[in-house]
Formats: sequence, structure tokens, C-alpha cells
Amino acid sequence: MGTTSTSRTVDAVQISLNIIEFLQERDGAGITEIAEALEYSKGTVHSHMATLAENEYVVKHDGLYRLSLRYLELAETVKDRLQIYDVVREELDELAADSGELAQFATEEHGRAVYIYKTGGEKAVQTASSVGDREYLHCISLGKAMMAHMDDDRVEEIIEQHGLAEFTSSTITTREELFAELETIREQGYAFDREEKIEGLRCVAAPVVTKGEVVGALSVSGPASRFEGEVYEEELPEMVTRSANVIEINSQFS
Amino acid sequence: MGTTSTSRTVDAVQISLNIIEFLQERDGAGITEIAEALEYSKGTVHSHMATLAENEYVVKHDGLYRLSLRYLELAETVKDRLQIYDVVREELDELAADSGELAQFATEEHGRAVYIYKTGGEKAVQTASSVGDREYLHCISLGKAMMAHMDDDRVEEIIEQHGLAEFTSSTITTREELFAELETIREQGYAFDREEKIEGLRCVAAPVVTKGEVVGALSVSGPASRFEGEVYEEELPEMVTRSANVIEINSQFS
DNA sequence: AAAAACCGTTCGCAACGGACGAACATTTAT
DNA sequence: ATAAATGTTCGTCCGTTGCGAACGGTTTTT
Repeated sequence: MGTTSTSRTVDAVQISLNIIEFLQERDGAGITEIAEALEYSKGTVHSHMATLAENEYVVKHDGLYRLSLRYLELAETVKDRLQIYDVVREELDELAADSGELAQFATEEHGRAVYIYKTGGEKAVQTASSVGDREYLHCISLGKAMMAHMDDDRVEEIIEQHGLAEFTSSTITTREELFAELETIREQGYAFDREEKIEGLRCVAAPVVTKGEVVGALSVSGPASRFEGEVYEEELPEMVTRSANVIEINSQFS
Repeated sequence: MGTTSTSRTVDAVQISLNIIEFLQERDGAGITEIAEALEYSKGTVHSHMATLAENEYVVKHDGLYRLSLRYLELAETVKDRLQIYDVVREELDELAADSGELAQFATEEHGRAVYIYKTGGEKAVQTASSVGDREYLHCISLGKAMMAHMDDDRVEEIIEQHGLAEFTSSTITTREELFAELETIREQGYAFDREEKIEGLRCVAAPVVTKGEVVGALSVSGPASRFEGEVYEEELPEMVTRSANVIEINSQFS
């Protein structure tokens, strides 16, 4: 049921990208190891490694190939182009300090949420998620906050592409539930995560919208034990929306 | 006089890498623009973009292709694997606070220095360099500190590869001067940059050596007006070497 | 110490992949 | 409405690329 019209692609490039992905998982690998794992011939892998090494995308250090530091440079340029990055960073640090909880910012890309920045207050929970990680939109507050400000068509597209996987008993798994939830979010201006992704973890998120377009969302996460009652229902939503507004205003200047 | 034995490489991959590099410089480009700039046919570029987009290395946003956030993820894994990263960060922040100046850490890769972390004290100079940037080794204190702890063969190789370009009247431009300087650095344990790269900018650097191998170097930079006399000749060198030692010791545990 | 195993590297060869360019859509500008 | 520019598709032909086997070099096994 692929919605993708599948343009023509370049197999050779695909091989190199597979190798890069492999090196991302396994730290330091030799030619033979790569060749066996990905089922290419040694010769093939060799010429690809030569190309990647020549362009400094991988480094060979005592017989093992690793991803090079070039990705730091690339990441830096990507960050620089998210003009709001500095504003986000500043405001989120403050939010984390005020709430004492974990504060995060994410953007949407390819129908998933990408974590851009995370900063912890004193009591902050330690989640596995870190910068660059991707997550489905329908099961986290950040994601729902962003989807609430997209065209219905786009939302349909995303559902089509990624489905609505169930993670806990509270996860939204039907189209109807989801659209109803998005409507609610639009009305109140913020989104909850009621342990929909991880049992015991609750979040509150608000979208960041500039020029009518949602550029991301920020959230605060914490254990169900602290995220309840008035704090969860009113205080945190207020803090989160206020921070979102600050970012919206400050990001006008760039 | 390329020292590279030039293994067989994959042209198709080279094209994709060229495109990525192009997108790194120019933010947001269309098919035609890329095709003209790099002198490939539109059809070629199209299929490469399809491949890169499918693997989420680029994103198409209202008609323009950009580098995706995937590089954040890649950068994060690369950082995680520099086990010393956290130690460096902590110690450099302290060094910057103590000295009030700009503190930096770099590693060598492909015969050049790659900046890994930078942090500024109150008075810190604002240099153009930022994380991921590369610099030649012979003209900066960080680079000379690292070279001082490499085999002579390796140093020769680097000279061969990158030459000894002149930036200011103080830049070291001959093999003899360089080797003499490296000898001095080995004796005293730290390296100076006497406005060898940028007129008016001076630095002091110390190498970080673990298990007999140089894993990087750290430096402090500032204007010639503040970097002189006893401060420049004694205090800063001492601070820098002390920090390097702390990192060496703390990075044993990983 | 010999032998076996393993690794990276090179190279010839056949085949299929990919770059080109023209033509067709589609959008934007005039 | 016309024109210009951009993205997309596709047939074709050449050349690249992936394969497999073989070669040195190093390490491990017996």
C-alpha cells in the first residue's frame, strides 16, 4: 500500500548509505564484516569505502572503519539553519529550571518527530530519547501538538505512511480518536500525553507556530506521580504555552 | 605528486556526496540549480535526490531540497563514541572560567585538526571557528601540539598531503622549522601559536595523550594584548597542561 | 614451525545500472 | 493567454559497477 510513487533511485548510492547506517549501529567495522552483514562482495564494499574515505565521511583507524567527525560539521550547519535553535535552547533551559522537569523540543520531518534539544531540570526523568532521535507523532504530546496544526490531508498522509502503532493501553490507535484529539488540542492550545507511549510517563506539549506554519513543539515530561491534578491539568499547560509564545515572538527576528 | 594510491571508487556515490556538499554550502536548492552548479543532467540529479530523500538524508520542503535533521543523529553517535567528550566538556568549561579566555578542544583526522568543543570565558575572543571546522595543523597551537606526538613519518605524510601554507609572517613554512618546533614542544610539553594563523591572535595548547597515543589537544586563545609576558609564557601554559592531565586521567575510565 | 584461517586489496569480466537528453507535466511569471 | 522555468518521466546506449577469484600479508591454530 505504498503511497510513494517510487521514482528511479541509484543503487550504488543506496549501498553506501546502507554502509553508513551500519557503521552508525556498529562502532568500527572491517571490510569483511560489513560485506557479510550487508551481503555484498568484499570488492564492492572496498570500493565504496574508498569513496567514502576519500571524501572523509569515514575514517580508517588501525584497520577499522568508523564514521568520521565530518558529521559534526554537517550537524552544525543544519542547526545553524534552524534559526530558532538559539531561542529554543534559551527558553527551554528556563522552562526546565522553572518546572524542574525534563523539557524537550522537536520538529517534524518525514512524518515523524525529531528531537532537537533536550534539557533537564533537577528532578528530570531520564528518558532514552536524545538529540536526533525520531518518534512517531500519534503517541507523544509533541507529535500531537504538531499534527493539530497541519492540514487534514497531511495528517492522513502520515497515518498512511507510519500507521498508528499501539504502545500502551492508552495509545490512540484509530483515525477517529486521533482527529477528535487533534480538535481538542486546537481548542485548548496544548496537548497531553497520558502515558500513551510509555507506561508511567506523562507529558504536556505546546506547538510553536510562525507565519501560520507549525515549526515544531516543546514539551515537559515527568512521572505520573508528579504529573497529576492541578499541576498536570493547569500549571504545566500554562507554562508550556507561555514558553511556546516566547519562542514564537523571539523567532520573528531572524 | 599524490601520495594516494587511488583505489577504485564509485562514481555514482561521488555524485551524491558532491550534492550533499553543495547543499551544505547553499541552503535550499532545487534540482535545476544543483544540476547546473555541479554540471550533471537534471535527470541524474533527480534520481540522486530521490535516493537521498528516501533515506532521509535530504528533505524537500516547498520545492527546495535541504540537508535533513538526520545529521544531528549521526553527529550524536559520533560524539558518543569519543568517550572523552564528556570529560573534555567539563574540564574545558572550567578552564574557560578560570582563564576568562576561549578554550577549545580538537582532534586530528585526515591530517587536519577538527574542532570538537569550544567554550568561552567572559572576555573570550570570538573566532570564526566552530564545532566540526577543520584547520591545518602546522599553523595552530592545537595542531602543533598533536603533531609533536606523532611519528616523524606521519608528520611527513601530513606535510606531503596538505603542505605548509603561509597565513601570516610568523607562520612556519619549512620542514626544518617545523621539526625544530615540534622538538621544542616535546621538551616543554606545550605549544604556542605566536600569531601564526591570524594576526593578533595568540594561543597556548597542550596535547592529550592516552596509552601513548595522542587523542587530541586543548588550547586557550586570546588577543596579543592579553597574551604576553608571564601570563603567556608561564601561567597559561601551566593551566593548559594541568587541564590536559586532568582529561588524561579522567578518560582512563571508559 | 608449519599450516590453516583470515583479512584487505587488486583485477578481469559480463551485465545491468546509470547518466544523458529530449519530451512531457506542472507551476510561476509576464 | 503566453512564455519561461522547473520538476518529472523515459528510452537508449555506454561504461561503470558488482561479482568472484586470486594474491600477499598478517595472525591464529594445531
